[in-house]
Amino acid sequence: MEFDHKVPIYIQVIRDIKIAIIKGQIGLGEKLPSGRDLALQYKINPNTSSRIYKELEQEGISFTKRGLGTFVTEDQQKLIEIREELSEGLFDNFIFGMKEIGYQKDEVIEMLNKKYK
Amino acid sequence: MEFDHKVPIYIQVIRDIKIAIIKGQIGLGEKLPSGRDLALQYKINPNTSSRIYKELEQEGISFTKRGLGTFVTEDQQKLIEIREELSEGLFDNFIFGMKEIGYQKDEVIEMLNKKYK
Amino acid sequence: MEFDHKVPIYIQVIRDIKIAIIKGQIGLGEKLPSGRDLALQYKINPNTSSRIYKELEQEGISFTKRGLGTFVTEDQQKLIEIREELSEGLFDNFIFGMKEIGYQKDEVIEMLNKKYK
Amino acid sequence: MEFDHKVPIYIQVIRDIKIAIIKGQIGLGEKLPSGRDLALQYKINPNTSSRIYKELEQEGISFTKRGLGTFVTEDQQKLIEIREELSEGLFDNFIFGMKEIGYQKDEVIEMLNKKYK
DNA sequence: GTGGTCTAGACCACT
DNA sequence: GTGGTCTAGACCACC
Repeated sequence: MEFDHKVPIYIQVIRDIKIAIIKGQIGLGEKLPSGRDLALQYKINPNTSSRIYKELEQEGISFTKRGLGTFVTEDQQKLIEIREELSEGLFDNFIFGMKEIGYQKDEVIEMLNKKYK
Repeated sequence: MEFDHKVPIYIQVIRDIKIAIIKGQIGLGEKLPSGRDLALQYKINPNTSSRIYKELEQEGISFTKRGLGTFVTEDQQKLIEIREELSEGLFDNFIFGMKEIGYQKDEVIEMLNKKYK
Repeated sequence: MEFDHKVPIYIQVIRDIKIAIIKGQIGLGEKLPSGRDLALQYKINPNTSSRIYKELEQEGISFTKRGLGTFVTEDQQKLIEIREELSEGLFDNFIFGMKEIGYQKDEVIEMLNKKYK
Repeated sequence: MEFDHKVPIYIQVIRDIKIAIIKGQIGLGEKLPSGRDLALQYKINPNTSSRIYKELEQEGISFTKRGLGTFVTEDQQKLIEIREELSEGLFDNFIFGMKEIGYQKDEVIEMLNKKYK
C-alpha cells in the first residue's frame, strides 16, 4: 500500500481496515494482526499500529484481549454503521460542495453520468 | 465564518474567496481587501492573510499593484478554470471513494437522487 | 462471569474468589478447584489459574497440599481481614476521590442516601 | 505532583486537569499550557502531553486552534458533566463494591460517618 | 511558538 | 507473544 503523504498514515490505514471489514475480507470476531505484524505489513512503526488499534477500539470496531490480541467486534450492526459513516461522509462533502459552487441536482447527475464512463 | 480547526485556515479562506468569485459576489478586476482588512473580516492573523494572497496570486487568480492593493484577475477564462478545479476535486474524491467502499454507478446515482430530496 | 478487559483477569478472579469466601459460598478449609478446573470454569488460561493461586497463597488465603490440591485457609481471622481489606480499599478510594472533587461530608452522605434508593 | 506508578501518567494528569477545571482554577475558554509547557510542569514527555490533550479534546473538554494552542471549552454544561462523571464513577464503584461484599445501606452510612471523623 | 505525526526503542504486565 | 505506556527526538504545517 502506498501512502498519500498529505494525510496521516494512521488515518489511511484505519480507512483501509474499515474497507476490508465492510467488504468481508476481514470477518466479524476475527483476530487482527498483532501490532508488530501490522507494522511489518504496512511498513510503519509499531507505535503507529498501536494508535490505529486504539482508534478502532474507540469507534467500537475492535476490542482487545490483554495478552491475546486485537479482535474485530462481533456486532453486525457495526458493519452497517461503518459503511454508512464512510458513504455519508462522501455524500455530504460532495453535495454540499457542489451546491456551494452553484451546481443544481440535474447538472450534477448529468455530469456524474459522464464521469462514470 | 466559522472555521473547522482541523483544516488549515488559509485553505478555508481561499476556498471561500474562490466561491465568492465564481458566484460573482466579487467581480473580475475588483479590488480585494487589504491584508489587514482581510485579517479583520475573517478574524485571522495578518500573516495568514498574506499567505492567502500569495497562494491566490500563484494560481493566477489575483495580482498585486504595488501601492494599490490586490486585485482579482480580469481573465474570464479563470472563472471557468476555478469552477472546474473545484468540481473536479469533488467528483474525483466522491467517485473514487464510493468505488472503494464497493458501490457501483447505478447504486450511487440512485442514492444521490434520494439524498437530493 | 464477564471480564472487563481493561483490568487484569487474575485480579478479577481473585476478587471473585475472595467474595465467595467471605459470603460463605466457599467454606473455610474447603478444597478449591484444580488449576485446570478453575481455568475451565472461568474460561481462562491455565497459566492465569496458577498465578491466581500463587497470589492467594501469598496472602495467606489458601495453601496447597502436594498431590491433593489447593485449600482455603481454616483461619477464621482471615475472613475478617479480607472483608476489611476490601472495604478499606473502597472507602479510601471513595472518600479521597470525593474530597478531591470538592464534596464535603454532609453532601456526600446526602447523595449517598439518594443513590441507595 | 507525584504519580502513582500503578496507573498511567496520562490518566492521572487528565484527572488533575479535570479537577482544576471544575474547581474553577482553570476558567472556561482559558488557554491551557502548551504541550511543551505541560511537559515541563508535570515533568513528563511532550508526547505524553499531546496524548493528554488529545483525550481531553475527544471528551469535548478542550479544543485546539492550530498554531495557537489548546483551550478549555466554553460550554458551561461540560462543567457539570465532568463533575457528574467523576462523582458518578466514585459512587458506582463504592456502592456496587460494598454490596458485593455484603454491606447494607445502614452499615455503610454508619461506617462512613466514622471514617469521616 | 504551537500542535500533529512519526520513528526508534525501551520497559512492563498479562496470557 | 501481545498490547500499554513512556521517553527521546525529529520533521512538518500552521499562525
